[in-house]
Amino acid sequence: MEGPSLIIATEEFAPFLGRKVSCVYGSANLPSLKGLTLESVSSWGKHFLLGFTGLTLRVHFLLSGSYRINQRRENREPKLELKIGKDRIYFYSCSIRILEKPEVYDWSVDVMSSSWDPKKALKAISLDRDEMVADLLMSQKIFAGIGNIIKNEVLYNLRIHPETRIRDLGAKEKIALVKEAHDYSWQFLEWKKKGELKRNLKIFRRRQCQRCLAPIVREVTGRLKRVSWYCELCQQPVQTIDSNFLIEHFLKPKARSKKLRKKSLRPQQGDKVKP
DNA sequence: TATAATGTTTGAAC
DNA sequence: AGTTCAAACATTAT
Repeated sequence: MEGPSLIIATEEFAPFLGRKVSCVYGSANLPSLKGLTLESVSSWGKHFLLGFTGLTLRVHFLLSGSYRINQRRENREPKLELKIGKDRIYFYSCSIRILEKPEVYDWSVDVMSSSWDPKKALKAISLDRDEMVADLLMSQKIFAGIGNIIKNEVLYNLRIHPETRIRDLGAKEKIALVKEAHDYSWQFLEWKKKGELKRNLKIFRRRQCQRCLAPIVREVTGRLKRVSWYCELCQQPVQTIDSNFLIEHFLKPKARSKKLRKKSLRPQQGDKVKP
């Protein structure tokens, strides 16, 4: 589950704010939650955070985790089940932790946060010049919330080969990379909410490039050894990307970006989880 | 039907 | 001692 999906989760959990957990079940074995009131719901990158008095429940959905509200999956044992009034919340195959001390999160690196700081990201991406751009986009310290789908779509849109080293990116490309990492994540959220995400993926698990009809390559890349999908024709390993293309498509303000920038769906966050 | 994978942590190996 | 690496995890989609 990537960052935008967690934004949807925070919205779906909003009705439970201010309500008390009456029962707790599951293999996570967290009886300490019983009787506590849900005080905040937020996310940082791919961390889903439920704030209670004195502690925070941190859920990470990893590759195949999920949650359900009032719809228990058949033949599946939830890792954690919370009863709140008549409602039941189920968490499946996820990593769950109780944070007893307030964890310090830097929201300025979260692409889905209203505190997202593109200038900070721009500085950070140049630190390791040997890093491949595919690995860079997956760095949760720089682009918290970005996962493998967003990585591949961003690189396709920018026509950058996933194995390009940071040293080989020009200044305009770096700016476009930071901007598109943010803007595409919000586009992902919009499509996901409308149930149109899959149909709008251009490169991830596709076979043929929509732009040039060339075959799409699927290859394990970089230090992280994650799969990259790219067009072998329009994302060349060594090429100077037409700077007019970048300016036209990614560096001019767009209606889409403007609209999304105007109003963040998330509440303002400080830099730490409230205990 | 078998395999891959919206991801991270862990602990062994180096 | 610090870094690197593969395994483990769980379950859906292809």
